[in-house]
Amino acid sequence: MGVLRRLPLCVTKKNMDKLILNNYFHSLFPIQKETVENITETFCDFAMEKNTTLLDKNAISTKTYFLEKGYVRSYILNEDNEEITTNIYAAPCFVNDFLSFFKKQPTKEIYQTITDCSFWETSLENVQKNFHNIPEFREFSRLLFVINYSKLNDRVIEMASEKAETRYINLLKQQSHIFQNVPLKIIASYLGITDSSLSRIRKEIGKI
Amino acid sequence: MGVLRRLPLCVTKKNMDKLILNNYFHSLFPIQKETVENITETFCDFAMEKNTTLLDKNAISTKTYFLEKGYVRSYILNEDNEEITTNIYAAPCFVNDFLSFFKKQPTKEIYQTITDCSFWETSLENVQKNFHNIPEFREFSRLLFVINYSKLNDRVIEMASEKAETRYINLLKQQSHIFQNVPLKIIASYLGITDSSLSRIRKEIGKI
DNA sequence: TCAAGCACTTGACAAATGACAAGAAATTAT
DNA sequence: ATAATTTCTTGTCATTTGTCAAGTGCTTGA
Repeated sequence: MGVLRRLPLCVTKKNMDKLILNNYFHSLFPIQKETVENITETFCDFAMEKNTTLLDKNAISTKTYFLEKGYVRSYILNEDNEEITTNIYAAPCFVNDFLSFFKKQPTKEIYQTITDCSFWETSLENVQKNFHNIPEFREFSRLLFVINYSKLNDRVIEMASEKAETRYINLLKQQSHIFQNVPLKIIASYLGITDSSLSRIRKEIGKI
Repeated sequence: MGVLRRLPLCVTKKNMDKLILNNYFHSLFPIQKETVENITETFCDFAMEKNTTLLDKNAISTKTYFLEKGYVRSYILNEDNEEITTNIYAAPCFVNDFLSFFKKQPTKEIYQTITDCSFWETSLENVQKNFHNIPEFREFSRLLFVINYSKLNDRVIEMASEKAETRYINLLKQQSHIFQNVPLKIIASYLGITDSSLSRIRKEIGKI
């Protein structure tokens, strides 16, 4: 808390470059500019090329990632060694394996970039410091959980109640940009079907 | 913060009766007895008969519920007016529509008791007070989110990668008590299949 | 105790989706 | 630019699951 505050060595972009990151906070929750800057002060940025592993299976996630630009997915390998995409992340959003990060457990999923990506990251130590010291950050964190839980819940409902064609149409309506940036085979497994089935569905409906 | 603290009128059980509720906190997280008692002091208890609606569709959830005894489910009505069970809750656990409770939005799902149930409830006001004043409660809350998110994520993975028969076998292995307490038609829609299909699967496998 | 309703099973057939293989189209590397 | 690789499409056929309808048996309430 002294007058001299050492900036983390990894800060390679100036504060102004945190525009997208900081705006993400403002977009979710009424929060003061200074509070956000305080929260994101210790975030470090890095970039990754497409098809690169951000977090491997069985690793313990030590970072929370903010995806500033690009597309990321998480996937598992089933017993036949086929990749099943469990989630697709489109910037701007946080990418976080909650169980691994907060409970220090090995991840079940592999997190990989789909396109070239830029990220900001922060450590559990920083998250904890902010969580316990900044009431607005606590609210923001919980809101992130609520939103993510709710999205996942919607997906479970869809998987249990809609057929593949409807799920495809919904995704197309809600996130058509994914179809311009993510290979269809990845989208297919995200929808819970094979790429052949997706191809047939697209043929019947008339594609994009 | 005065010396006189008014006990909530709805406290109908003595503190000792909060054993199951309080133990739930201890089972998830190392936390002091006094801290838990402080947190649950404002919880009120009530009971409901089987097949009773706890939280109706489009309502705004003003309470967080702790299910002390019994089984609860959440379900939606699809476009054909069929009930799709989205979640089955087995005591002891918290039952909470996160989106509705924390963002004050109308629920998409209906929450209904499957068996006779007993609950503890608390208000958003109390949750907020504890969340911002008791660090251990913040950690507990976040842990609840992490656990719930992770369970839901496992279910999405299962729905996308396993066929109905495997999903049935997994549920039987992990929560066989559900089959003794929840009608098969509810379990079927929870597994994302019809009751006819579940019946056939059970016939092939050899039932319980 | 009896009737009514509900849960569960089963059969016949239909629809949706998967498995596999081959080929076309697009992308990437050299 | 060309070759290699990957992605996407399509055909055939098998499997899974759904739909509908009928029938059995269990609960529940008057």
